[in-house]
Amino acid sequence: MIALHKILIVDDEINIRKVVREYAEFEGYEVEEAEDGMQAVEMVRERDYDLVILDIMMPRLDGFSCCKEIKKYKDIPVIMLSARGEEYDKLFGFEIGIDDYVVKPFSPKELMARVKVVIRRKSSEQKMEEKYEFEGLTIDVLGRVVYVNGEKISMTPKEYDLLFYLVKNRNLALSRDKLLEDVWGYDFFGDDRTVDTHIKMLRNSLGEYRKFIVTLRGMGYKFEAD
Amino acid sequence: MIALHKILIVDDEINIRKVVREYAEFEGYEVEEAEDGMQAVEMVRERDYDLVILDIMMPRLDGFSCCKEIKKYKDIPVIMLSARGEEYDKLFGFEIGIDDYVVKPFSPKELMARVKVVIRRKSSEQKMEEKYEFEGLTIDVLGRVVYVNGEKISMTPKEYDLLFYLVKNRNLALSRDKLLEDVWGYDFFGDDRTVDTHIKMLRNSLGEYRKFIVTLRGMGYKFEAD
DNA sequence: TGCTGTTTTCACAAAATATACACAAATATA
DNA sequence: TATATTTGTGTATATTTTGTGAAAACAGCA
Repeated sequence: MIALHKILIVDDEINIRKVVREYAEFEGYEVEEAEDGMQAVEMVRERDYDLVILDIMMPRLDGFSCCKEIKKYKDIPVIMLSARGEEYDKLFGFEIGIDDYVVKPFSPKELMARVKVVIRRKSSEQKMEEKYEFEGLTIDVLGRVVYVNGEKISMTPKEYDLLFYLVKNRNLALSRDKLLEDVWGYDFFGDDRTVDTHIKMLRNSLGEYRKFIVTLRGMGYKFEAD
Repeated sequence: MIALHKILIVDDEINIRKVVREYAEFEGYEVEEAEDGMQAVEMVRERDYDLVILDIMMPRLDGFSCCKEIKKYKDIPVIMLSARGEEYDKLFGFEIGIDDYVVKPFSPKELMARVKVVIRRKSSEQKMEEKYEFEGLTIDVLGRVVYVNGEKISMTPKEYDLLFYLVKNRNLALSRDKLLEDVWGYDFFGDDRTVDTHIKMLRNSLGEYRKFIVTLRGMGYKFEAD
């Protein structure tokens, strides 16, 4: 049972992508490519990656903005590639959550070493302290408990699974089909509206924090919070 | 009983030290500073710290050497700070016992998150508790005995193992599979529900303190106590 | 070997949860 | 405004999961 890690390499230079892909595949990673930030954002929306390698200087959407965009709704580690000479002033205002940096020209070996470390760190970190907080709503993933204003509330398994999924994909529009597929499983052949019923129950459980669950008419639902 | 953790921040740049101190103190840590590796080594010799944050590039004694020196006689976790361009394959290729590293420029928030994780990891590693107490329930690990309101109760070996495991992992959601794997062993190929039966027996043994064992529907069980 | 305490399986009752459905409410469309 | 579409919600029913007692399998041991 080997969990193959998926990496997305984003760079407008095809040669860089090629080299990274080569080495990463050699190391046993699954690799996909994007040519610019926009494309990367779209790809990340649709599929789960374990790591994104982002060039800073790119057409359409630069690396920083892309990173910020990605981090809005997915918690994926990001390694930045910067050309030597490119300067980043904000030493401490740097709140966009980059996990590591590599300066071009880089040795692929070094990049791979960092990839390995970052992925490992992320996965161990997630286990250590997976906790989500939105105002007075806390979700303790390890304990599988949800608190509303500090008070533990009870939830059915489906409610919890649904909430967790919504939160993991917060600020993303999620269709009923997508929810059914990912929360219920691909082998669920029931009614679309089952989702609605569970959303209803979840909202009741969340009390005042039902506000985070937004209905997207004609589409589905969304957990909306920063 | 709050054990204040002591942190030593070692960096030649005063601004870095200042920022780290600020955030760390805000988080409730006690902070001391050193300007270079030599000074750090001396301070660590004289006083016990719970964590050392080490810059790599420093005058007199660099971060690597300093870390090696520290680890010679104290088992203190170390987080490394490295500047963007610095090569640090060595850091991971060679085993000098670094617990984590953060790349400059870093967000103080991120650094604090790592500090927290590393300290907790270390302390949970070291502390092999020999006695657990939850209200009137006492588990004497060395004697392998359990007391309910001061009275020794008898338990089968499996019951004890299960209880011990639950307690060690208290407040964590534990699936039946996980329990089977860790308490019964990876080579157990029996029924899932065996767990349920043992939980039942354990609950009976614990009497009023069965309340600590919580059923997580659709998931498993959890020992819930602070 | 036969005894004894332990572990595991199993079956069924009890409880909790998931689903479908009907109708109300809200929103969009003509 | 009337009508169609979509979502919210209460309720009844179906399904799943867990608790539990008892029997069977197993293990250690005199």
